[in-house]
Amino acid sequence: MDTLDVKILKLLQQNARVTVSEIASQINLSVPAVSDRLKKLEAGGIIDKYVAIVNPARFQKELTAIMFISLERPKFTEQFVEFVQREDEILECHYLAGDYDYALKIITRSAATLERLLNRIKSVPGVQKTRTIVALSTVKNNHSIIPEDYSGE
Amino acid sequence: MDTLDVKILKLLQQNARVTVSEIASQINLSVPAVSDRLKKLEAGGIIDKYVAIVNPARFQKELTAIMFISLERPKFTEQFVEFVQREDEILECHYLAGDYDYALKIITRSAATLERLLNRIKSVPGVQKTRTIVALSTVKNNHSIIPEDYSGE
DNA sequence: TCTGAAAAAGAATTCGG
DNA sequence: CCGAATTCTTTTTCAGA
Repeated sequence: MDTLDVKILKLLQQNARVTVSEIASQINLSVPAVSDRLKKLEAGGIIDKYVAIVNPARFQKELTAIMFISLERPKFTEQFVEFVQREDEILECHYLAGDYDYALKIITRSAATLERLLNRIKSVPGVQKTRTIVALSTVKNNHSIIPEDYSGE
Repeated sequence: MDTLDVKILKLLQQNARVTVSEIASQINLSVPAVSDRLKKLEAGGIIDKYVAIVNPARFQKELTAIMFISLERPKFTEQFVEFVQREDEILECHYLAGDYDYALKIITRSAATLERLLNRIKSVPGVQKTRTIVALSTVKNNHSIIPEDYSGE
């Protein structure tokens, strides 16, 4: 992992479909060298995956919300996690240290669909308390960490 | 926008670097047809971008946190937004309806680096109150909405 | 480990139907 | 939208630095 690898990662974060030869010319490296490095970045799990980001507005998904959940007991965890995985409107779920047990990031169509999701959530066994915070707009939305500029290793 | 477009989107969400011919064979459509559809999805802004997701753990970014911020007055907004854009450890920023004004999603190295970021945040003019919630683990992490299976338009 | 070139394979574009 | 031909791109290989 060096400066050149970081440059490759940054180019792929800007556009995951750039060709190897385009990367090569951008960073002044030969095509085989870039190809080798890219394979190592993929095989080594440095690059987790390549994702197409779909514009939520084009699917009338206009409402973003953060929802906090507290679960009654640890034994309900497995069932809750399965529920979360099933629900496409729940994009993220983080297990928390603190007052609530989970934080969900939700993108849905409207107040009405949020209400329906909330009702599904409340009917999952063990869900005790919820708190929903609605976002009015999104100021920044990076999907991946940005590797800091490298010098070591 | 129809069922086939949704299938194309889903394949690109699984792997944004799949080739058009691979998509074509997966959905039983000719290569030129897929190529045309893909161009329309891109040009129409349905696909926002293609992103390589970098594994945070491989860069020792082990700590995820949600931070709520309240700003003193609207006039500090612009400066705050610029700050947020500059800080690579702040991945998301949403403007809120409610108690706090903004929610940030933060991925950083450790408690020490979170502390330093918190201090930078607190020294942004207008930042009045913050509340930080640390995540212990991530249960689900989708980066894009999943289009519902289509029938109309 | 990289380069450069050449060969081979594969993918995308074009276009007639 | 299909299918075939053309063109472009990518990958692989390897000798040499």
